[in-house]
Amino acid sequence: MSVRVRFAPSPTGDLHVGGARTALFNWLMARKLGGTFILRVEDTDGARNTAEASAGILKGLRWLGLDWDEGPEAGGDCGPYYQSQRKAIYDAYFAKLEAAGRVYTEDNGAVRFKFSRTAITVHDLVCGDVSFAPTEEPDMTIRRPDGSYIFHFVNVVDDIEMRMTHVIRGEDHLSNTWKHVDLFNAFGATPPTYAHIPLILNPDGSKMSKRDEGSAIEHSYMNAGYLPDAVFNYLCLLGWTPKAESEKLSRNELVALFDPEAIHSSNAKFDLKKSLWFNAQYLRELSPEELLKHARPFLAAKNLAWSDDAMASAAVHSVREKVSLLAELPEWVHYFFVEDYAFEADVVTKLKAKPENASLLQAAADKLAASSEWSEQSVQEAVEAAAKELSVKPGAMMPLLRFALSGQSRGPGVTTIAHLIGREATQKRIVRTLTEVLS
RNA sequence: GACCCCUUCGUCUAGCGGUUAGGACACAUCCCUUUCACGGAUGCGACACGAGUUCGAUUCUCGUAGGGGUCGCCA
Repeated sequence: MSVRVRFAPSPTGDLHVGGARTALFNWLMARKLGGTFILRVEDTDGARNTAEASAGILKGLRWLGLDWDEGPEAGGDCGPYYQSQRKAIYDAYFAKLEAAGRVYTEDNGAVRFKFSRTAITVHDLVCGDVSFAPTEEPDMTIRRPDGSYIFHFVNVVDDIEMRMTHVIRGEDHLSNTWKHVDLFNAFGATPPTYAHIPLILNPDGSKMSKRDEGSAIEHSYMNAGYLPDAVFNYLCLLGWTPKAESEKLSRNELVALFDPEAIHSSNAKFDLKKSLWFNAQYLRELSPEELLKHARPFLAAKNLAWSDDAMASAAVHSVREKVSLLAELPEWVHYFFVEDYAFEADVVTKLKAKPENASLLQAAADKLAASSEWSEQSVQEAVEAAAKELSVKPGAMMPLLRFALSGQSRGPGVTTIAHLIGREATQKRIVRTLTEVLS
């Protein structure tokens, strides 16, 4: 029997890291075993669910590259995949419980499922056998007075109907799993194999939820300038250690390495610094063209525009080792695209303190102007020649030039900047610096 | 309160009876260097506690403490 797993989010808010990782592990399981990954939207609570949240979750999953084989917009034999559209199926299952005498109605019309009140053991790939003594809890409500059904009931019915073989979900569900097993038994169905994965906690150990830093996929990752592959990779490491030399692994490697039984049973705290490190690693490996593609929306957000893609991609590529997030890119490259960039105030003060700086800069400009060609090499040579003539080190010249060409005291190599912006812009910028700043 | 899960450097973790307890992130120092970074090297740094089992416990058992979770007409 081929593996069927699912991610079953409730559309009450943004896709959350915890949910994303649950989806991720299910996806890995399906891809590793050639199984089917199903997306099922658990929107039975009409009061809390929103279409926006539902769309947002799909968007987040797509961004992470977690494509589903069955589900909304993908179709499949077991649809519809929105629980709000499956009432007829639930009614039929409900009738089975009724016929078996396993339900009873409250005064107000709500219906409860009669627990078997026997000892129940949950077989879990991660936690092992977890036994629960016969319960003393009140029977659980499975249908509201208005006829709509409750999570535990629809979750089990759909897992039966959709023929799930494995249920990989957060450990917060472990304590309720005996109730699900009780329902499977009542339906005469075999429960799936469970794997309850550890929770992702905040750095302070509290449960991570919406609002917490780093929790919402769209806000904290997509909009902040993470790369999907980096988030994918980092999330895998929270609660699972792939047996490999490096922690940095591609999707294919992760799929090949995935083993649900190797998932940890202890919770993990989210480490922002490490997630940034992963992103920086992935950023660095991008080709100039790929980097520009990812950077586009972030540059546009700062109103940076250009006509020459080759120059733009070279510009962002020149600072790829200096940033961890795409959103940091504009501040590092804006002067490649505009002429009216600002000069760092404290550097201005420092440079004006030495009157000879103006003549040093002028000397460099002269040599640059005299240069027959325009390459990083020729810029380097021109600066060296100017430095030699004035008996200073090139190292004294470069910071000045950098400042003139970018307004900043840090950035890519000066020769790289000069080469990319071109001879004309280089001269203009030096003149501007000389007249506006160092005069 | 009851029940369930968990406990190795600050964080993520390796370990599956005998190890100088390993790696990654972070941090510190040094090297490289026109800046900022990258990179390289080194360093700092942990088995929650208490009993048992054993020739020998980080590893097995029990207890304690601590953390997390669940007990909804939320999912």
